[in-house]
Amino acid sequence: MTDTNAELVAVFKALADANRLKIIGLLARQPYSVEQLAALLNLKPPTVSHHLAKLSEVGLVGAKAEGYYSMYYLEESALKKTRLLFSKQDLSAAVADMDMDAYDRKVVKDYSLANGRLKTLPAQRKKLDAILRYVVKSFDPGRRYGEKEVNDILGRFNNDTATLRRELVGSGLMRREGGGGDYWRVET
Amino acid sequence: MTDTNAELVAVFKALADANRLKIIGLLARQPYSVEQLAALLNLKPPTVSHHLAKLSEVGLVGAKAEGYYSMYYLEESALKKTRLLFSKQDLSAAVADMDMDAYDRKVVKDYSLANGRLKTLPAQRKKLDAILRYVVKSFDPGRRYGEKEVNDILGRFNNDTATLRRELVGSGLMRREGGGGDYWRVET
DNA sequence: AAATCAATTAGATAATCATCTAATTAAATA
DNA sequence: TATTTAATTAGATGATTATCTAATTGATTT
Repeated sequence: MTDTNAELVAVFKALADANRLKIIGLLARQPYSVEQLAALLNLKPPTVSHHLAKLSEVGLVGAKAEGYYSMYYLEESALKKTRLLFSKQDLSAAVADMDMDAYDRKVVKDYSLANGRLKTLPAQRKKLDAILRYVVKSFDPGRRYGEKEVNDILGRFNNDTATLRRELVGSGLMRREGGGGDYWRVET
Repeated sequence: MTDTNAELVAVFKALADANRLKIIGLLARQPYSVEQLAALLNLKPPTVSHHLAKLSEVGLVGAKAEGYYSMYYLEESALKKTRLLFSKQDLSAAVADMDMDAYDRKVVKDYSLANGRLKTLPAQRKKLDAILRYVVKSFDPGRRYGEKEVNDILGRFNNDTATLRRELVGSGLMRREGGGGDYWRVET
């Protein structure tokens, strides 16, 4: 999604070929011309040119004219840079701005009728949790609701208000005061 | 060409896709099921399965059954191992062996400096031969080289170009035309 | 300026691969 | 045991890409 990610993909794509890896290995020891690389790898010069172009695009190799030849060399700084990007932290950060609620939305959509009510309540824990996170949004944080009021709101989603109420409390999304007291939505 | 190389290619291929990198980024935060990842990435479950299989093949992710779901997680040790590959030494060692056999590789490694030059020339016949087989690869078969050109190429390996030149001819890996004529690499 | 030679570009082809739908498997609950 | 549900496999398709030959470019040497 982010630049970091796109940059990494480009570098990995450049490295994801046996012949290009061989080129890197060879250039790690000394510079070579296209012609020499072609001979060593048993490829035609245009093919090597193509590979070198890919490596060059991501900065992994450079070239320097030398007589008739242009000698390609390994750009070590690019290797170091890539290693820095390829860390758990950076990879994680690259997806931080991703839509983390997509799963919940999909579950709600799958269980919703056209009128906004829920067909049924999911049996699976994970899906029920997604539904509960959705339903609880109908309650204002910082306000108290009597039991009848709670049932009215939950009744808009499904007739089984008792289950919804119990699960909302059980999952910690709502709390209940004492025995027959009020309910409130827990701040997140 | 070697197994090492094939393994490296597989790892880089596994990482050379935007969605697979996103999966890694997500799993870096917490485990997810296939279904959840599919929702988050806006892909169908079979596609995510396919990506996870690729990542799993190279050991970057693992899975653990949990109720109906199988939760995938990041194998951090593999991530660290991959990260270390981004150095000149490692890529060179893992890849530059090309079609050398194990013995030659070991000798060359033992006598090579980090920059690819040779510390010294081995005194033992067998080891010197291994070095010569390695050095001669810098010459194109089917091309002729003047003495100066030969020295330039050999000079990249060691300052003692005279010995290298003499031994290359003596071992039959290269030939020389007449008295002061050109050199060429003998076809194998 | 003409000739030479390495490198690149253009264009074609065959292989690889990401993605989907449909069908199947595997695992867990009722 | 039957049912449910997530995951995987099978099969198809469109896009990407590695590789080749042929043509062109660009730069050096005569």
